[in-house]
Amino acid sequence: MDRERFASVACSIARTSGVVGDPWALLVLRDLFLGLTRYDELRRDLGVATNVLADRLDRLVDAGLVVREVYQRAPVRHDYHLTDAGRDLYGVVLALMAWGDRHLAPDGPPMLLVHDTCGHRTTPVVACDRCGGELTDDAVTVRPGPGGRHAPGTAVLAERLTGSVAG
Amino acid sequence: MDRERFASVACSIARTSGVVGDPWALLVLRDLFLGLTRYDELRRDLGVATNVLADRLDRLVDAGLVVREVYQRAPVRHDYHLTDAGRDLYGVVLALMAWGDRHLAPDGPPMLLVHDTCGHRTTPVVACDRCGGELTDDAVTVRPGPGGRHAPGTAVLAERLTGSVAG
DNA sequence: CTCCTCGCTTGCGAATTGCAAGCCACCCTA
DNA sequence: TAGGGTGGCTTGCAATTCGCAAGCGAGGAG
Repeated sequence: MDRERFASVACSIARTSGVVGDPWALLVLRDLFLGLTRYDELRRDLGVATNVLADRLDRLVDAGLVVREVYQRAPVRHDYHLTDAGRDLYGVVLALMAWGDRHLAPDGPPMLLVHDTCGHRTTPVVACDRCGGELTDDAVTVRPGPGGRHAPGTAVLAERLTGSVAG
Repeated sequence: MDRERFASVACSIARTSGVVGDPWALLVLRDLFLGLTRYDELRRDLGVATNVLADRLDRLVDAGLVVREVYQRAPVRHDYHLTDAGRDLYGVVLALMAWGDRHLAPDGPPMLLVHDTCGHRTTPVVACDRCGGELTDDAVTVRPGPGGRHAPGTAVLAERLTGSVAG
């Protein structure tokens, strides 16, 4: 899947997709959030091939989402923990879960969440940090930012709107 | 990657990962959110191989996230639009973007978002629908829900906590 | 001394990928 | 009528990646 190509695109969605745009990577993160830490726990819970698990853990470590720590000497054994950057993906994982609960869970949600802060069962929503309102497609406008020559899609869109091809 | 296996797991994260756990699928969705609709627009913007683009569009249509519509007869031409379920993934895409902006965008965010409802530049946060507070790893408790025999990871966790193996 | 566990690595055949070329239906120009 | 261009794919091929299964090295248990 040649992940490095996504890292060089001037779009945070593309860059992030290159890191977590893989079912096994996301499920490893899910299990780490649930508190699993060891290779064999992950393997048994996920039912994943061992070479694939080793590969995904390596990638997540390389990407700085996970650290490998010695939890035992003689023999040396490691376990895996989320870094701050990895923990910061919690919202992404929750958003995926919430969507799956709405669209792929005819028997109801497999997991329920309680927000300890307010004490209620919670459904995660992606909201505006300014007004707290839910962010929907038709209420958000995209503008080019400083970190890219242009936002993705804009070249094609501009061409279509003006009818001319930009050099 | 045998996507069907993820659909049968009793976990919304796994099921959703089976649908969108792929960089190209996520980038196709991004472009559809940005307003691109046609095959060739997508191909040029993404720089993706044509067989892969055709395959991802087929998958997204099969998954009910995208519809293929005739926009012209003689010759028959189709374009691609998000369904309600597809549009509902907006939050996931925003969450991915926000994370990438925080961790993979040293030159600043490539795209800026304006929330038309409140008129401000916005940074998407994943929040509790009850209290509006941001949902973080350490402030959320996971419980088994009705849609699964057990939540993922719990078998391994229970075994580790009790020191016994459940039949 | 042999078996067992943990955390991988290796080998293999099958599936998937990127790239490039081809193709088909139609339109436009002349 | 011929010739070229466009849009939307399909096909062929080499290379990568996958799932599965076996192996392996370091130590602990019996």
